[in-house]
This record gives sequence, structure tokens and C-alpha cells, in this order.
Amino acid sequence: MNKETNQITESQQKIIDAAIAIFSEKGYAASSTSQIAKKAGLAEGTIFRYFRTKKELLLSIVGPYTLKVFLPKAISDFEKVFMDDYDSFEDFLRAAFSNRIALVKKNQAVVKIIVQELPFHPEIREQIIELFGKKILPLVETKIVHFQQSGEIIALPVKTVVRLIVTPLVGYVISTYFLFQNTEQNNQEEFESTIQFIVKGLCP
Amino acid sequence: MNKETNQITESQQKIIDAAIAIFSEKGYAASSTSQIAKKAGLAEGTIFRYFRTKKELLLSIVGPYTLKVFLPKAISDFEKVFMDDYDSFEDFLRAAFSNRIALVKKNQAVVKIIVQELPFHPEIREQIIELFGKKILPLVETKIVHFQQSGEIIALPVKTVVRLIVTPLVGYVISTYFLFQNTEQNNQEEFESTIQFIVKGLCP
DNA sequence: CTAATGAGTGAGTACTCACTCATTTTCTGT
DNA sequence: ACAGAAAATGAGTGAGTACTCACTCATTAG
Repeated sequence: MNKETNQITESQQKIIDAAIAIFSEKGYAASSTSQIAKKAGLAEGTIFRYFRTKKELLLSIVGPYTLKVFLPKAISDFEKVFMDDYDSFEDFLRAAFSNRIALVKKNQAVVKIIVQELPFHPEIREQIIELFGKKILPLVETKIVHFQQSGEIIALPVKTVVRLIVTPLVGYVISTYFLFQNTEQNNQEEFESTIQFIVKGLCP
Repeated sequence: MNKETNQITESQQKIIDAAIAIFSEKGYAASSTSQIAKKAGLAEGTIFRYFRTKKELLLSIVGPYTLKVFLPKAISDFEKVFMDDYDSFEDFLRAAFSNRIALVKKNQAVVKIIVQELPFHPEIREQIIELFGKKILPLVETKIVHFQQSGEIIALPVKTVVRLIVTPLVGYVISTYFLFQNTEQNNQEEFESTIQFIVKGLCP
């Protein structure tokens, strides 16, 4: 049918979708390949035609798949935000995170898998560290130093500043999208409060 | 030997210690009872003399054991902190969290298990929600309202304020005790920065 | 119309799992 | 020293695991 079969097939996609659903619900170790096959509407053997092991299936979800397809799209948006010169730290913060949060929301299940399996799989940890350390942090670092020099934010170590920025936002995402489901308007207010909190907290 | 055998026996303690080590390292689902028995230096059957199922063993670690022995000791300290009238929000915050963090540090493995298994076991989730909702939140709530009325912190919804206080501190704990091992002095500085950040962030 | 292909199958394999229970070892009171 | 109780044992069990492979059969190519 389609000649460009070096890309993903329909069955592969079915397997990945089923695996995402089951891994995120039960966790990798408690999920069985028979359950995944059943959910995908395929035979168990078909899984192993495309993924040599169960672990390879996991890594194809949180590895290449996520970090080279889902995230680069995010990073390119991200870089745009970093190119623009925002007049205030507050505007920059809002711009940088509002669409990033939408992205997490859209990929809740995959994000949940990554967070859940992070402690048990060094490969995943390395990939995340690689990504953040080499792609995200340098970008963020220059921006933070810039705002520190302009006197808008406090002169703490960059890592500390990053932590203080990221943790309240992660807390916001967890509480709004994973713990409770609030109204969209309420979420917007919470997001605003969080941004204000960070800006004030980082005042010199 | 000891007559008060309605309490915990030596073998039970060995099993629990071994289970804590293995659950926290590999996760509950990926841990086997044979590994736990081996680590405890006991036969596999002995586990099932004291714990009817593997799950009961898990719940005895994160359930009754933690929430009725380890935490109440923490709560009684906590209540003392809440009785005293601190002159400033900042002093209160420092007093309330500095020893709480020491507690987490001392029970790293158990805390890790709780966090890891939270998404998969409704029983654990309920117990945590019960504990926070009925024991911790009410205490914190009155304190926060007090500081809001004295005009020291911003008049946001109490839940929001709690989230903004807790998330940077959780981030501090994760980054210092679970991700990187820094020097003790460095940790102290990071803790101070975090406290300052919260206090400034919650200014009206 | 026939031959070749390869995605898809599902019973089968070796193995691990949580859990049981008949047996042995250790402890205790007299 | 000894009987009876309690604790500990570890081989055994059936269910379930990840993974394999000989085979089917619709689709395509010659």
C-alpha cells in the first residue's frame, strides 16, 4: 500500500497505544504482554515481531519515540520563546511554560510512565539527563543569567534558581492534572498564582 | 524470651527490613518473596507465617507501621510546633520543616516506596489522603489563616497556599536526598534559599 | 494462473511467581 | 531430661510469565 514502510506500521501503532495505556495504568513490571496483545486486538506473537523484548517496547515509548518526536517539536517552540526578548521575567515565564503545560496535558499517559519508571531504568534516566543537561539547561541558563544581570531576579546559583522555578510549576501540573480535576477557569487562576509566586520569590 | 509477643518479633522485623530494602530498590511488582527471604536470612515460608500475602507485607510497611508508629511521633512534634506562637511566618516555616526533613532523610527507603506505589494501590492512596486531610491539613489551615489575617502572607485559597509552600520543599528534598548528594553545608544553604523564596513569594 | 512473500498467529517452552504444608528444629516449663 | 508447643523450613504446586517458532493465508509479482 504505502512504499515508505521504513516508518511505523498500523500494527506497531496499535501495540504502542495499548502498551501506553496499560503501562501507565499498572506500571511496567505489573503489565503483561498478553494483556497488551489483547488490548491491541492482536496475537501475543505479533508484539515480538516488532519489539524483541518487553523492555524494548517500553524504551520505544519513553525513548526515541518521546524524546525525538514529541519533545523536539516542543523544543523548537521553546527556542522561539528563547529568541524573543521579553521585557520582563514574568512575561518570559508565562510564555515559556503555558504551552509546555498544554503539552504535558496532551501526553499525560506517557509522562506518567516516564515518571513512574524513572527510578528503575538507568537507560531512561540517562536519556532524560542527557536531554535536560544538554538541550534544555543551556538555553534556560543563559536566560536566567540575563535576568540576574538586569537585576530582575536574585543572584543564587543557576541550578537553585531552576529548581525554584520548576518545582512550583511541577506541583501545579500534578495537582491540577493528576490529582484533582478542576474547572479550566480555576486552573488558569492557579497557574497565575503560581507564576506570581515565583516572580515574587525570586525578587532580589 | 519476651512475653509481650503481641508486639513485633525478631523474624518479623528482619522480613520488614529486607522488604523495605528490596521494594524501594526494585519496586513492589518487580520484587519477589524469594529475594526478600534470602535477604532476611530466612526461608520463604516464614514470610507467609507472619504476612498472609505479599501485598499484606507491603501494606504493613506503608500502612499501620508507617502511619501509626513513624508518623504520629512526627505529628506530636508537629503539634508542639503549632502550639508555639512564632513571631514571624518565616520562623514558623523553618521550625515546622527542618525536623520534618530530617525525618524523611532517616526514612528515605520507606518514603521512596510510598511515592513509587502511590499510583497503583488505592489502599495506600486512601491512607495518605486520610492522614493529610484529617490530621495535617486542619493544623496547617488554622496557622495559614492566622498569618493571612495578620497580613504576613497573601490571601489566596488555603489549598493553593499549601501547595506553594510544600512543592518547593518537596523539590528541595528530592534534589538533595534522592538525586544528588551534596555536602551538608550546601544543603543548609539550599534549604535557606528555599525558605526565603517561599516567604517572599507569599508576600501580599 | 501460479509462485513467492511476509504479516499475523497461537500453541508450546522454559521459567518464575506467590503461596502451601508436611516435616524438622528450637524453645519452654516441669 | 523430656514432652509438648511454637517457630522455621524448603520442596512442592499450579498459575502465569516472557518469548519462540512452525505454520496459515491474503496480498502481490511474475
